[in-house]
Amino acid sequence: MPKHRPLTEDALQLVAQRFAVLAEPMRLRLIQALFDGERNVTELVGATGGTQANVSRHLQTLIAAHILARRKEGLQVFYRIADPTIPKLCELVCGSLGKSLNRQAGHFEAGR
Amino acid sequence: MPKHRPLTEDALQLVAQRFAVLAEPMRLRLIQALFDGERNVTELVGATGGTQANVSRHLQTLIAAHILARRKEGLQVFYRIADPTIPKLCELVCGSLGKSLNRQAGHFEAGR
DNA sequence: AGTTTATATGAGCATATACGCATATACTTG
DNA sequence: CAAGTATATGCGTATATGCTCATATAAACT
Repeated sequence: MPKHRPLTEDALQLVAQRFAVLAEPMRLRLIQALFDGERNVTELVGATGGTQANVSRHLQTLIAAHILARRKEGLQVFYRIADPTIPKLCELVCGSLGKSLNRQAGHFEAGR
Repeated sequence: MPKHRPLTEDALQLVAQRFAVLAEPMRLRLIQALFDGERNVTELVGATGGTQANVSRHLQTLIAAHILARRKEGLQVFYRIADPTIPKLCELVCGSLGKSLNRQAGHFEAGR
């Protein structure tokens, strides 16, 4: 079962780096758009509403982090989620955020 | 709570913000130092090797994110982990990182 | 009262990075 | 070969944020 051994300095850097990759809304949009399966860049540009250049940049970042994988097919490049822990990560954060939001909402609701 | 529905723009911002809080090595060190239980600021300064000012700043960030909670006792302030999903988050990321980097180094098995 | 101890914060600096623009590269087709 | 399409990238700028120094605040004690 889970043992919480202390991380070395290098490991801490890597963990922080990984969280940093997930700390951008555009990259989360891309990940979300890939939950249903692989898509090419043009589709992702349409799905996220970003510019082609910006989407491509963020995709490279996600590739470098080994979160996504790519498959080239002619002119198009299809991206897909490569790290199976990503959906679980998002679930965990969303759940925890929901609780936090409920707490905060309580401050703004009159009788609650 | 919602399962896998697409997140709104506001929700994406919040999720990204939460990941951003976890994307700093010093904050991860603080969280790690609190896995065993609550500690005051001076202890955390010693455990992390940071300056008092910097440690205090990061603690405020973690409090604002509802990741930590604080308890005042005389002159001292004791911090503890308030969000139970934090350990699971770290486990997930460490596991995923460990798999992809296993042969490179023993970074993730400091005790072995 | 003042002093000491523990913690928080304002100001300034330095670095990191996301975005837009333009261009480059890679592949297909005529 | 040239032209068109899909994707990647170099560069400049603007914003964000972490760090240090110094000071502020708070509580206990004399």
